[in-house]
Amino acid sequence: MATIKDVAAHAGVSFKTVSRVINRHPHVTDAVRQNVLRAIEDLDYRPNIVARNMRTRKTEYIGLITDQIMTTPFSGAIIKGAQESAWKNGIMLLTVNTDGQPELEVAAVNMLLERQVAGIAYAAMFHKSVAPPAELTDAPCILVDCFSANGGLPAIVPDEMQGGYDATRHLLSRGHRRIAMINGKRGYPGTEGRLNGYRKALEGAEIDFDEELVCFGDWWQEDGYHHARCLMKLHDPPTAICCGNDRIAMGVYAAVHELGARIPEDVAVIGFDNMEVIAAHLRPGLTTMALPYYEMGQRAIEYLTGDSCGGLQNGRRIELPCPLIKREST
Amino acid sequence: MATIKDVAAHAGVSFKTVSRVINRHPHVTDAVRQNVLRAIEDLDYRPNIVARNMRTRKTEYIGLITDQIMTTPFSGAIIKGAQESAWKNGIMLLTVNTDGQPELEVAAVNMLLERQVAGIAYAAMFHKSVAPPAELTDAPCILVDCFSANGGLPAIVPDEMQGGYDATRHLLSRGHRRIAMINGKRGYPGTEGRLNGYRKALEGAEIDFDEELVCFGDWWQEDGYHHARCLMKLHDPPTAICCGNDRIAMGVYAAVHELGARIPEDVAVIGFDNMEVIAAHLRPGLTTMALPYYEMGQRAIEYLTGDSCGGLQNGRRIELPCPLIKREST
DNA sequence: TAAACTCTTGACAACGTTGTCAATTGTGCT
DNA sequence: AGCACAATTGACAACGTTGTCAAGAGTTTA
Repeated sequence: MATIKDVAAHAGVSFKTVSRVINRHPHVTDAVRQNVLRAIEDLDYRPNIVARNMRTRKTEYIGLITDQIMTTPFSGAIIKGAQESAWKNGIMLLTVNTDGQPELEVAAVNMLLERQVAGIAYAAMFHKSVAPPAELTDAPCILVDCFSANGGLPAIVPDEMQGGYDATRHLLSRGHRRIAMINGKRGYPGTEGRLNGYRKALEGAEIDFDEELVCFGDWWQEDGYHHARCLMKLHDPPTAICCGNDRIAMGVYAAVHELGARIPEDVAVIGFDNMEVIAAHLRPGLTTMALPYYEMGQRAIEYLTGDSCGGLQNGRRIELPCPLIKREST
Repeated sequence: MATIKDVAAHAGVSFKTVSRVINRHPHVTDAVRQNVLRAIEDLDYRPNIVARNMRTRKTEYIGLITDQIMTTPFSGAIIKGAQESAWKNGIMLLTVNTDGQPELEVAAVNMLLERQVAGIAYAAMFHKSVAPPAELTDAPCILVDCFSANGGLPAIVPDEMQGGYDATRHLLSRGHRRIAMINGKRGYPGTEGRLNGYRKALEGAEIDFDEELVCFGDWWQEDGYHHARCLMKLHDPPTAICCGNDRIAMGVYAAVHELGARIPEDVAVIGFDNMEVIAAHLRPGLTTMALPYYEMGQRAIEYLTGDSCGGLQNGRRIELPCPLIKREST
């Protein structure tokens, strides 16, 4: 592989001049520049970024640590957002999947630090509280779709409250007054945030909160199915159901169809997540609140590259909105 | 950040000795080693891998170029397989998503080469013929889930023929003699390979190939739905349907249920891909041929790290088997 | 006991780049 | 023409590590 000195010799200039051409310094005569460029072409020269990183004592690498994100289909969007944002900034991503094993996390952080990364993003597969290894703070870092228990680290998370609020508002705007919620497990930021949004929206419409209409459980199809059956058998059943995610909604579809009811005529259904494979392919198409995975990944890299520090200064926490994706189920 | 020289000064030895300790060279007295290790601990020293890479003129980076793999849920398994295999070998992956744009591909390859990667894996989101940029061969490289038109590059692909064969054999073993195939678009390796496997299996069972039972089309739910409706209305309808992927199978389920038939009692259904969200959650669970995404990713890295060159010597092409995932639809 | 080892350690160069500084050349102004 | 200043170029050091070689200490062999 040709080096900068080979190019210099071939062009008959000092290697420093070649360096200047490569780095687009001003103050290089056009004739010399052409000469050098030709030599670069002739020798198929490619700058050695490792040497450059060594000399400048910094790299254009950013680490992305994920727990199980790789396996979950939809939240791969975090990675995609990060990738594209990184590419735009001339950054390469070093992605490591730890499967949530703490000792792997420590090893991963150390590996990244040894490689002199410019920053580290630490992403979770769903919105939760995390305790990342202490070494993480040896580099600029940011949490994505998660937050540190003590709030000490900057974080980018979905605005769950707004999500629950907008979902409910959407159902209200369609004329529904009796709206159920099949939520996830209690104690999780998603569950609680959306519940709060739901209550706030009901309050705004002057509808009393009815405990009977709100259930909690796991995030699976089966849970949605069972909860929906119970809800539909109430003496005053809901005319709309707001689900904790699209899998739950899928179960709700099954229960509703089984009971001979129609969506959205008899019951409107709204999901959460906008899982392409489910939401777009259920019949009727599922209206759902998308989670801002792509944007979170994107913003994380922008934050680490310094493009948008401003957004994080106040409170060191960004909440990104969950947009409503309208389909035919509401 | 402390350097090797700081550690040396702190431990009262030459920096070369510290280097020896770090690299686990023999011929270092135990007392000295302990001394150095303590100094490393004291100063929170971390070796600078960039400098090491510079000196040794090689890195432990491997590039992974993908077309749209990031967005497709299931084939993210390629990345996962590659990740885990890389991690085991102390390798970090540099993943770049090109969305199939040729100019981005060239840029990506150059970026990787400038970073002195030890090798490049080039992966497609589905099995197809590709024309990667010429620069790719400037590093050791391998194609994953795709192959070069002229066959010049080593490749790892699924064994489509075996997949089609085993799927059909499975249905035959369940007693079916009238087996339909709703395949993908003609001309694609997946479509043609599976068709060949299907024909070979029928031949083996001495069943005549019936053109009426084989259809081709796109890979979507809607296509499966329409084709299934046609098939079921034949005067001698199939008792089993082999689908080009799980989405098609999902459409088949809809059609079959709509016509009042039961799976698997009236019609057995088998898919391809083992898309978790679909296959495991359909009712009844979908029997399907999994594609060896994880293994392909894994093998690609192993090949590039030199662990298993042997497997690729003959023909420079590995075909990995598609395992049968039995559920309740057959 | 001398010679011939091996073990242990350190001095120094080298990897391929960029930063610093100085030397040379060219340009505009009086 | 002479001076000041800017543009252009190159020599050399430095980044943090590992490879090469050599020197000194210790140990075995004849």
